[in-house]
Amino acid sequence: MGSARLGPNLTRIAASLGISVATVSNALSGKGRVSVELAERIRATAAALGYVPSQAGRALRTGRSGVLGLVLPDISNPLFPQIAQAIEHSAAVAGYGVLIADSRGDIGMQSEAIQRLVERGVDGMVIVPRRGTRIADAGCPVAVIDTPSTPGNTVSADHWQGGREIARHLRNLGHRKILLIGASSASSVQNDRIGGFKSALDATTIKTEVLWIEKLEERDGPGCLLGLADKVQQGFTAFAAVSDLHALRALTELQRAGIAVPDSVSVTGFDDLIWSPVVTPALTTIRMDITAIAEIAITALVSAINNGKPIKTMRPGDASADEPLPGNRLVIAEKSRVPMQLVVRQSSGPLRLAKTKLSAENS
Amino acid sequence: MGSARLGPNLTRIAASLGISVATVSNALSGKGRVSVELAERIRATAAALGYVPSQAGRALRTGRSGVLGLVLPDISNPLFPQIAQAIEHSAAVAGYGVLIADSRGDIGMQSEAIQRLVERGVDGMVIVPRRGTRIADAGCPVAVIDTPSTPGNTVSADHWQGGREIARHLRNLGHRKILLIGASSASSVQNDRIGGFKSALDATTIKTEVLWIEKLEERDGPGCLLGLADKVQQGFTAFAAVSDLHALRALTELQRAGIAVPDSVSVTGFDDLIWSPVVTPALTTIRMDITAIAEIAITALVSAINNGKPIKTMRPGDASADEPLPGNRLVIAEKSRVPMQLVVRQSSGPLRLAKTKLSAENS
DNA sequence: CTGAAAGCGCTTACAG
DNA sequence: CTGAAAGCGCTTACAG
Repeated sequence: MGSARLGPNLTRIAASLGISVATVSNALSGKGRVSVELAERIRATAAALGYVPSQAGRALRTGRSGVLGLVLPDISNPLFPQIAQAIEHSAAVAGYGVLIADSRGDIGMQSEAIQRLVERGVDGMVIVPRRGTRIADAGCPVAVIDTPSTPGNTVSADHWQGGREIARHLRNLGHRKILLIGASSASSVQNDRIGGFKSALDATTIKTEVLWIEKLEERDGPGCLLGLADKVQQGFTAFAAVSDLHALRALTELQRAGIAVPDSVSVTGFDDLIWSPVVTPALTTIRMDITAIAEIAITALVSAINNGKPIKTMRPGDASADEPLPGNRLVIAEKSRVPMQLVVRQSSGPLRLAKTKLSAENS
Repeated sequence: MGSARLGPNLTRIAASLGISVATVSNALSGKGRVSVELAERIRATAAALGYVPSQAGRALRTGRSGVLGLVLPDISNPLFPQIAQAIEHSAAVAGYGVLIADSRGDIGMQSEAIQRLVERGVDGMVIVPRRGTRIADAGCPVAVIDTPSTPGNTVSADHWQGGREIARHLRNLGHRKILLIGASSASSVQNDRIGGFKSALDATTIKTEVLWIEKLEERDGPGCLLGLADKVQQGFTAFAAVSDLHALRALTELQRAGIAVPDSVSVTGFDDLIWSPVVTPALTTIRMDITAIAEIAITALVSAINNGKPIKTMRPGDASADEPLPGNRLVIAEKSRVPMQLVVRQSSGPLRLAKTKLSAENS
């Protein structure tokens, strides 16, 4: 590959040693059908010549591109880059390249993005679906990273458990009236987090309420205030957002209103986004183990690729090896829930009853 | 490609119509050497059969993979995803796939990342270098996105001009003592922004000072306070960070100290990161035209790929067409500076002399 | 306007 | 242990 090949190919190496390409190929791929000394000489020559194997040749012959696709609903959203990074790393370790396909926030474009990947011949793909995506027609092994409540097998953080962790944390700090802040009531991730949160609390002793930002913004426009000062007046002492993004919004709105965090009220987030440790006060949040998630997704994908009738064979009469693969396969073996981890920082603190009014002490 | 090919190939289409593969190929690639009616029938058959061309076959024959590489120092840093998204989009429009290579913040890994891309046979690559990266050895066309002060031709936002815009904005609001906040004094992007900022101001009437977070953190640990309340006491009325990330850190630290923004002091950032419009007060910032930057990079890359001895030819005796390409080429024709745009929001406001002391009014 | 043939670089099953 | 040969799917230059 590479526009007009520069380096040598197997034939050149073979010629320069006066041997056959088959032997060179065998030596370089370490199949062990070559004497140790010759293999050594071959490797040395290849290195000296700066040999880089042609992926195109290999792909055409083996029917495998060595490339995985990563389908993301919107890379520019703060959580996805971390996923992309972890996937790229796991894939590289497993010897795969990663082709990205971003649907830029547009749900309809996800199918197109998947199609582009298929046309590029990916061996499999990791999909982070947006609600409403049909993943039916990929025609290759697919690993889905989503929430456990998505139908079918997925790997994901255990958002429900994460919600429980935060809820317990706030309960143990003494909070009894907690506002949950979500962006979109159609998001299953957010609903899982909220569901877990509520499930950890005894509704008779602790009151919770959910504020959906989308509804507010429909009325008041994007970037509008969330009316948290009013909520403080109503006695809410903790604000648990389903994302650090919204936690940050809550934090600054409260601060701007002169309400001290965590002295008067507590704020918590989700995801441990990049700025969360450095804002003041630093955000208490829940971190997902993205490395583990990526590992599970890639491992499942790779083993599906390898099991699905491996390399083509090319002898007449052994067509059995070329049976068509089952088109689309969700390859995560079981619904995998990777635990989330509570990260306690300064934005959450013990309830102080005397201070639930507007106040503006300096720390 | 795709582990074990499922769909039909040109041969199958040709057979089903009783014609030759050459004709099918010509019809499908629209080279126009086929009668209109036959071409139509061929396209219909291809569609009916669900034909997807094999990238591997095409790549092997043409010497072109149709894939570009994107080398990023750290995808999980908030600005890079936007770049990745824009590059992916421009590349897709131009008919290219994008393989990502992330060096996860480790400068040394960048060369490895580039090497991985070369091994995958990319036709060219876009590199966003980290200071200290040598881009010498890619062996294929390379477009560099960086700052104009980088040696060699690059495409980038005009960080210097962006700095000037912010400086003028603050000057026009009446600020006369401004603290610039940077992370790393080795970053040429940050230095360009700061240089531009200072260049727009008359140093005799407006005092500026640069605070480098890295130095503070060396002493006080990561996430430490920036001591901005002290700076306010010293008479600084505006805090201009070289990134929204640091602006956010400044904003929350000031708010936490009971200093109202923008009533008492102004805060500005850079980059218009995703949360900047929704914090309270929303951040005044500078936005780069990432779409334009990506467009320039991809256009340059694609034309370099096409000019660098296009498709291989295969007749004996015309070896001239296979002249090796000049190994590594920086393909941006001239140092391109894409203007940045000021986005005025609520975090900056007119200087109010009476209020530069600690205060905590509610809005 | 259409077709036959070559060959990109590789890997594999088989023969020696 | 080593080699000769086939063939993955495509595109191109040439012949008809």
